[in-house]
Amino acid sequence: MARPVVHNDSLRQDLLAVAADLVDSNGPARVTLRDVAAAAGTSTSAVYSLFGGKSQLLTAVVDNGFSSFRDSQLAASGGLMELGVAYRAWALEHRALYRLMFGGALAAYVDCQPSPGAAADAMQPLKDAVASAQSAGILVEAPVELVAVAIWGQVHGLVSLELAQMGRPDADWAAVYSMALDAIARGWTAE
Amino acid sequence: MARPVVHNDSLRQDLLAVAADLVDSNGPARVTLRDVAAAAGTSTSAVYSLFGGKSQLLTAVVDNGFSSFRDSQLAASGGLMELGVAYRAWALEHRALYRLMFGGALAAYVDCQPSPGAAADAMQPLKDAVASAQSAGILVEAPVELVAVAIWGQVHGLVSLELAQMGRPDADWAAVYSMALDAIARGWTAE
DNA sequence: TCAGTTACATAACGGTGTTATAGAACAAGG
DNA sequence: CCTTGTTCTATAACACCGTTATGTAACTGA
Repeated sequence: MARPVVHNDSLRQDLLAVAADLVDSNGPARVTLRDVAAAAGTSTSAVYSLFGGKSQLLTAVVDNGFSSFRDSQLAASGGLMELGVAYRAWALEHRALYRLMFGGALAAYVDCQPSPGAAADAMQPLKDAVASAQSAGILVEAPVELVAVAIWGQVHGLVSLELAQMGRPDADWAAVYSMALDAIARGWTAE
Repeated sequence: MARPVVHNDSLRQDLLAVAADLVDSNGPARVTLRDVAAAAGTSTSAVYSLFGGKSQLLTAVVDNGFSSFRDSQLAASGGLMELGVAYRAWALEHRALYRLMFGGALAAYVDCQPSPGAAADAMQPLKDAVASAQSAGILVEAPVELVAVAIWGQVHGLVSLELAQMGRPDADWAAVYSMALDAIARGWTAE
């Protein structure tokens, strides 16, 4: 054969971790392949042989982010309120990554979009909670998919506004979020 | 004196229009100063003498977008439902611009942020409608600012998910949006 | 007519993602 | 043990970006 392979799966994981780290600390715009490669102790070629290019690397980072987010939602499974609280907590811990995942920022950067299944999988705990609340007669009767995506959208929007620093600088987002969660629950309650 | 000025306010408006057009058709990532300048029949120097750089140009585009959005909201003033319908309609007509304005995409691109007042001004019709509904005893009693930003967030999230193409490809977003508007109204109704 | 002065298009610069290439690192055969 | 062959990867080259510096075009006043 020939010289041993260094661009292996271990390096792939390293690159993913380094890239996610840089995205979260500097924002996606400040992430360069040369920086990622240097931080992982390799050259930019590794990104091309392991991912195909920058956009694929970022896509993989986003998919990883959805996986981490799903884990967080799974850990909070139970009531709708717990899911909502965990949702904002995860987003605040991974601000730049959240924007990259949900804000459509990735699509605005490069021609690519994350695996469609990743987002759907991450929302499974929410769908389960909706179905459970419906069968308990607590939630309005409507297609689970529809109710879940609507609730998701409402929660996402609040978090998104907070991360985008819309509204007044002195806004008490925790209070807004808390009241809004109550309002969302009331809005979808079975009469 | 010296040679006549060509980098004037008329050219400034042309550059703004061209840039907004390119953002809306190609997305912000594909907008280059060379393209903008060429489409406006000038050179990249114009962007620097009139705006200061690319980030300032994009900021101005965003500010203009907020202005157009505010006009749309003003035209729909009256009920909360009308505002909500107009909100989504404007966003669907200016997809890339909406993402640039609300998605935090701009902050992810360049070091700048739109004038804080622009977003606040655009939300004035919503605040007025909230205050009006409260004094009519229809809406729950709570600080106007808080209720308005919460409703804004909920609506924004739904539109944002739709623009980011989250959820199933065959999702009926119009139906989701319609049901969600009802749920939002119910959630904030005075008991 | 011709300096003098102002304004802008053009060219140059550093840095980006991407691609091409030259050489390094090993296995097998003499 | 050296040579050859093959495979892999770090490096250098390329095109393009935002930005800055510069040379020249355009007009005024004497």
